[in-house]
Amino acid sequence: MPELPEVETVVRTLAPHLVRRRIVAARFTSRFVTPGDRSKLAARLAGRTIQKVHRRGKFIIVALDQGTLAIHLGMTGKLLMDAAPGEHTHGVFTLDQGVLLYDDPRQFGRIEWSANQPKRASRLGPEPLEIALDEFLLRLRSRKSRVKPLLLNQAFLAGMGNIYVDEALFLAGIHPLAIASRLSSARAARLYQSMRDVLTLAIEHRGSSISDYVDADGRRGNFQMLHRVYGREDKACVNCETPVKKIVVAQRGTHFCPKCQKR
DNA sequence: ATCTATTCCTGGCTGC
DNA sequence: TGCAGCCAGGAATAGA
Repeated sequence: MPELPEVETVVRTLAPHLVRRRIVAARFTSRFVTPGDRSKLAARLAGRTIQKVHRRGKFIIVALDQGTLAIHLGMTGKLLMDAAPGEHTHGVFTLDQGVLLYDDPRQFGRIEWSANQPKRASRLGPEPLEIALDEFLLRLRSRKSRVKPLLLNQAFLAGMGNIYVDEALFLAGIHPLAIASRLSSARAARLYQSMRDVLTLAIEHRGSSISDYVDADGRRGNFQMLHRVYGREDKACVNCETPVKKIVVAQRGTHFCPKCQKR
């Protein structure tokens, strides 16, 4: 499941293949193109040149000489350079050098074209690796929401997903059901640092390959080996050996140590 | 503002 | 071994 570190890894591996390339032809199947006119988008892309590829939250932003593509990988979306098409290939970009495929078994991913700013990406909150501590504290203080759903809210912060929220809360010693506005400044600052640490380390390890995530060159990430709570239900806490607990918060599986993480 | 439930989708797992 | 049923979840959406 691609979150900020995985999307960042995809962008880093993708950009060298795409920048300054010309799209000779594009072809889409399935409903992952929004709004739904696939052939119109294909016609729009033919002949365009890719100028820049970057990440915003969990979106891959592809700047063209005319217009912008915002690609969201959803749960199982993959962008693959020079790979063989399979039964879950829903997009094919033929370039002047190489072919880019969009693969997505569960079809939760989306691709959106816009003339100027991508609409969905413009609703995002600040980047967790860019926001200043003061501003983070200020934003946190104004919210009465529980901290886990808040961190998952892309309008609050862009890029955090289920894995990294659980991991950051564990590192900070904060219970996922803690109320954001009631966290002390010290604990909120610890959350800020934990979040940045876990994201930075995960990017260094090229993300987490839980199910079938791979980067644009087909390489898996390694960070799943370093998860402390995510996917470790009933296993011993790495700090205190209390069994890691799994509950449901905001319809998401939520992993935490009941002893190390306080409300 | 904040919460919950629902929808989309398929591979992989569980249990009989 | 086979198969039904459930679960995983990012984000939009609706309704409380």
